[in-house]
Amino acid sequence: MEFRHGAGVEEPCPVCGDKVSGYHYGLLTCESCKGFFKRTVQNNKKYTCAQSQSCRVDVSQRKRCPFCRFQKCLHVGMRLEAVRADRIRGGRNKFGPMYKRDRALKQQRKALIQASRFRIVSSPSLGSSTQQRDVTFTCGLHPVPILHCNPMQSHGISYQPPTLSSLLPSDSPGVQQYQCTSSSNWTIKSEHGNNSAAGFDSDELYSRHLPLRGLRMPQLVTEFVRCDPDEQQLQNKITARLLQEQTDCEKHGNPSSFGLMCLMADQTLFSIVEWARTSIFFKQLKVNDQMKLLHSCWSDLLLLDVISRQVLYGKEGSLLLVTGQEMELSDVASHAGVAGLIQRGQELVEKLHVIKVDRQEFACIKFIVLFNPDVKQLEDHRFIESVQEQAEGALLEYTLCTSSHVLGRFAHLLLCLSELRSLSALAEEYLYCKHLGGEVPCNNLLIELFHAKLGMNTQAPCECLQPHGGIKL
DNA sequence: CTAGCCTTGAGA
DNA sequence: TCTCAAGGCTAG
Repeated sequence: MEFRHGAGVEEPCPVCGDKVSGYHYGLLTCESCKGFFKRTVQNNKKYTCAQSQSCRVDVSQRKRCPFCRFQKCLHVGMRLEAVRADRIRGGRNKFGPMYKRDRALKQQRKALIQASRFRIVSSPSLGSSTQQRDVTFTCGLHPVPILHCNPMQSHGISYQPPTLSSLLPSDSPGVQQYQCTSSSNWTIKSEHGNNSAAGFDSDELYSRHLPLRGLRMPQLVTEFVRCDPDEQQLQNKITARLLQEQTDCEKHGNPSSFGLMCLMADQTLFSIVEWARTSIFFKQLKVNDQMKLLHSCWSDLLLLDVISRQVLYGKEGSLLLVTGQEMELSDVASHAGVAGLIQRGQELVEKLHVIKVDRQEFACIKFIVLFNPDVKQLEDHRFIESVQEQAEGALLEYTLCTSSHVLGRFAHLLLCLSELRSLSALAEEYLYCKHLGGEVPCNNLLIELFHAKLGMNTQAPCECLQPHGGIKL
C-alpha cells in the first residue's frame, strides 16, 4: 500500500533507507522491512552474523545479513508487541494514537521549517545584506593589530601541517552500523508515555509555551553537544601548538599579525576537522563525501566557531580568540579591508547574544551547516539530507521547548545562519586578496581548503579534492 | 527467503 | 463509510 498521508512521505525507511510505505510495527518503514520484521517475529527466527554484528544495512545490502537487519529494526524502534500472536487480520491496534501524534508532529515540524525558509527567502533585510557586499573591498596589506601578548612568528615558518585527506580516515567508515539513524526513534511517544524509544516525550512539544529550559531535551541535541570539544581543552591544545610553532620559528624575523591569525585559523580548522571526524553521522560517511562537505563549509564553520565563542564567552568591545586571548575590536576594525566584515560580524554576535543562543543551539547549527545536501556530487546525498533535516528538527524541537515564541526563535536562528554564510563568503574574499598578496603562509590547511572550494565552485578538477591528494600550491 | 501486492476489519 | 495497519499470498 502506498503511503498517502502527506507528512513524512519523503523520509526514508530508518532501517534500510528504502521508500516508506506507512507505519508498521511502531514507526514509518518500507514494505520489505515490514515483511522481514513480521516473518522474523512470527516464525521466531534466530539469525547469526558471519561478520562482527555491525554490517551495513541499506537497500542494496539488506538481504545480506538478517541478523544485523533485525538488530537495526529493534534499534530504530520497531515494536515486537505490534506483531499479533493470534494472527488476527485487520482492525486497529493500540498504536493508533501514537501514529496520529507522530503524524501531527511531523506535519507541524515540516510546516514550521518551510515557513522559516520562506521567511528567509523573502526577507528584504537579508537580500540587502547580501547586496551590501563591499565591492570596493580592498586588499590592503596593513598588519592587523597584534595581540596584547605572545607575538608569534608567521613569515618564513617551515609550517608543514597535514593535509585534509590525511586527517580523515583512509578506509570507508560506511561499514559501520548506523547508530542513530532516524528521528522517529525519539519523536514517537510510546503508548504509555514513559517508555518512548529514546526517552523524548512528544507531549512536551505541545506545551511549547512553557519555559522548559533545564528539562529533558531532544536526545539528538544531547548527542550533538556531546560531540563538541571542551572549550578549555581546545584552548590549551591550540595555545600549546602555537607556542610550539613560535619556539620552532623564533629565528625567522618579525612576526606578522595576519600570519599569526592564519596560523590560529589553521589550528582551529584542525580542531573543526577533528570534531567532524569523530562526530555522530559524519563518521559514517565515506571519505569522499566527508571531504566534499568540509571543503564546502569550512569557512562557515570557522566563522561560526569565532562567533559562538564571542556569544558564549566574549566581552563587549573585544574579540575573544581561541587561545583565550583578547583583542580590542576597535583595533581589529581599524584595519583596512576588514572594517565592514568586523562590523557585520559584531552585529551578528549582538543579535545572537540578545536572544541568548546557547551551546545546544550552536551544536545543532554546526550540524546543519556541515550536512549540506546542496553540495554537488555527494555519494550519500539522501543520508546527508536526512541528517540535516534531523538537525533542523532537533533545533526546532529544542527551541519549542525553550522559547515561548513558537516560530520566532527558530526562524531567527535560521536567518542568522544565512547572515553567517554571507559573512563567511566575504571573509573568504578577503582571504583570497591576502593570498594573492602573498601574505597567507603557504602549506596550511586554510589554503588547501580555500583552493578546494574554488575548484568546487568552478567545477574544475582540483587535486585537493582527491582523497589522497596533497597540497599543490 | 524476499518483497510487492492483496485482504481484512476495528476505529474514526 | 472510509482509513490504514495488521496478516496473507505468491512470483521470483
